[in-house]
Amino acid sequence: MTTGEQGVPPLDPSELGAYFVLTEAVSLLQYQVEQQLRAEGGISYVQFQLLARLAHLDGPLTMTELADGVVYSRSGLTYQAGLLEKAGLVTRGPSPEDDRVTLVAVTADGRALVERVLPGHVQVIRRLLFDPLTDDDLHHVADIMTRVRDHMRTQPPRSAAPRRSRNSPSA
Amino acid sequence: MTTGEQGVPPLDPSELGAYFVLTEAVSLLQYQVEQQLRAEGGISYVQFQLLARLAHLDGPLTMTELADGVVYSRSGLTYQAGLLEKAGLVTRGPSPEDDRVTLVAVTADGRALVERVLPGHVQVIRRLLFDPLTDDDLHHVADIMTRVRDHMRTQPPRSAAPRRSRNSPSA
DNA sequence: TATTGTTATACTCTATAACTATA
DNA sequence: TATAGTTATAGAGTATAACAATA
Repeated sequence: MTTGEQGVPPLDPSELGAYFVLTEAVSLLQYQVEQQLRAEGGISYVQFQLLARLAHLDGPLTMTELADGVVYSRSGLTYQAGLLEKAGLVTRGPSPEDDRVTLVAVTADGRALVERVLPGHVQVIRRLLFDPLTDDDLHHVADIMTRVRDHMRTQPPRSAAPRRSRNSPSA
Repeated sequence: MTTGEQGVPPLDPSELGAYFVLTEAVSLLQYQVEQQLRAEGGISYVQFQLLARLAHLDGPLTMTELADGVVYSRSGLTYQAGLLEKAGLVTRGPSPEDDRVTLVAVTADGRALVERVLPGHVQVIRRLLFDPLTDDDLHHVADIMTRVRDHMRTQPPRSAAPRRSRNSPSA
């Protein structure tokens, strides 16, 4: 059967299988990680990422810097920062250098939370992801996914649809 | 409280790197896939999965069967099925064999939507995931992640909190 | 004018529990 | 009693656009 208007070759079974199992495995992992963070720290994965980043860098970050790598919209980060601030895990304050920016810093409580939650977090990852893998597997995965990641990061965003001109939108 | 305090060894840099790059890459991929499906079909990834599954199997499924593999709560599936039905992409009807179950079937429109969206879907996956990989890489990823997936599936759910570990966990 | 961040708002999705009805 | 599914509802998260303040 001819696929698509531009003759896009279909994925062969190997590719399909790799794609499905990759997303399925990561999805399962993410779910378990979310559960652990929620149970032991009462925070979401995103909140953990923000706290861990601030705790690791050991200096305040601007909202924009904090958003980098965490794909949020600005308003999304404002929302999350608001939650964390209300919980006493971060503080927000003005910058002496640029009156437009807000500096975000971890509090002692925030730091303590990260440290309390981290062992369980590591345990989940180790148990689910690394236990069934050899050192060789580990390096393969890291190498391969690094290439994929770098490739994606250099790709043009291209968020627009390549075709879609013919049919009316669904429903 | 110190919950995971069994002397959990920290992840070494190799492990941490592998974990981060794996989740980051998949996260980027999922985002792009969502964009494509939304732009070209007006549906979410979950909705696409449900439609694709029904279209592939070519026979109606019960709500419970349809939920399998898509980790939803029943109510979540009811919600999604309601959206798809309202959009004319699936139908829901009674089963002649068991009056408790609801049979879900794809409509012609639903099938057409899957076919319209699939080439772009494949294109995104190929461009982002497979382009930077060799055949060898592909098989490595599939093999490794299959082991991880199978390992996770056989792990006890362990959704409960690690506190109360002294007491009998059953109910 | 461009940038930083907030707010207002609307929407999507998910989870829980109560409920109906069948088996 | 157990199972299939729906509903009601509440909550988390996200996205967009309008906005104010500063560079």
